[in-house]
Amino acid sequence: MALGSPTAVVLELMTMGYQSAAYLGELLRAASPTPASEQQELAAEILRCCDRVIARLSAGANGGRSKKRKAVEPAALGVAAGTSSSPDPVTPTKRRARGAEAVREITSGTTADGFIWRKYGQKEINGCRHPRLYYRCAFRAQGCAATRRVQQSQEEPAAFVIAYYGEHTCGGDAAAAAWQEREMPPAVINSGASNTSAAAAADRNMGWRTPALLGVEQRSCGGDAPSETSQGWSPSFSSEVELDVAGFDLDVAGAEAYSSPVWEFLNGSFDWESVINSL
DNA sequence: GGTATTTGACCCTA
DNA sequence: TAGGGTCAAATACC
Repeated sequence: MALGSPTAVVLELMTMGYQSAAYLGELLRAASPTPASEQQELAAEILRCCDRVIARLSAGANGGRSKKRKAVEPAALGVAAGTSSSPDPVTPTKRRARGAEAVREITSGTTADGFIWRKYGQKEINGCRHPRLYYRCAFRAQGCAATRRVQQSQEEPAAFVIAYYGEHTCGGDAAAAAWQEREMPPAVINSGASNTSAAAAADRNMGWRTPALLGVEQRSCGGDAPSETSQGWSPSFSSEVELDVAGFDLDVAGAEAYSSPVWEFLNGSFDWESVINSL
């Protein structure tokens, strides 16, 4: 997909909306003791709608390009065909035997966070319907010890519970911070979760990136391909990263960013017609 | 042949 | 001892 194309922008915006809806659902769950309130149902419906659009746009965007093996995606991404009928809340972590001590956990509608991850393990967890996936930063060879654990939520199959361990030392955070220092519209920066600076800072720490930031980090990380073992430890864009189609020229100055398609969307001048035509 | 993913085995902690 | 986290050989895909 062409960078900055209208379809890319819509996909990005839908992803943002998806993440926001997932976050909203989590807030509602936390706020209401009722298992399935009307509000939660509404949030779930938003997730489903966004999911459909993202799937449709992604299919068109990839143009059939896929390096995934046939049986990988459903299992690896935890996107099981069946839907969860008996909510069996996943207790995030009973322990963390090895690895970094810092633990952050988020629930998101997408597993994309802008970093390049490499899957190194998958495990069936007792009492969990979906397998738990283990990823480490693709730049581990450069000393980046960040890892994450991804598990499809049993309460909301469209959402993923992502736990992060360790901090990225591969430069991704620095690039993201630099990007955020630019005076971008808050709606773009904060991924819809919150417009407060505190929340934005939390997002930075949580590794929950807006698609606009994804490219920054990937560019930052991807400049020097790592190679870890003779087995070949080069970075790959996991499928979720392949969905990252944020269409921005990240070298543009802040002022130029205001004329980006996203900004056009925000101020109502976005070219929807070309998107519709592309579908 | 190069690279990414799978998966069984092992390690380690509670 | 059970079970979660990681390793690494095997395998699949391009």
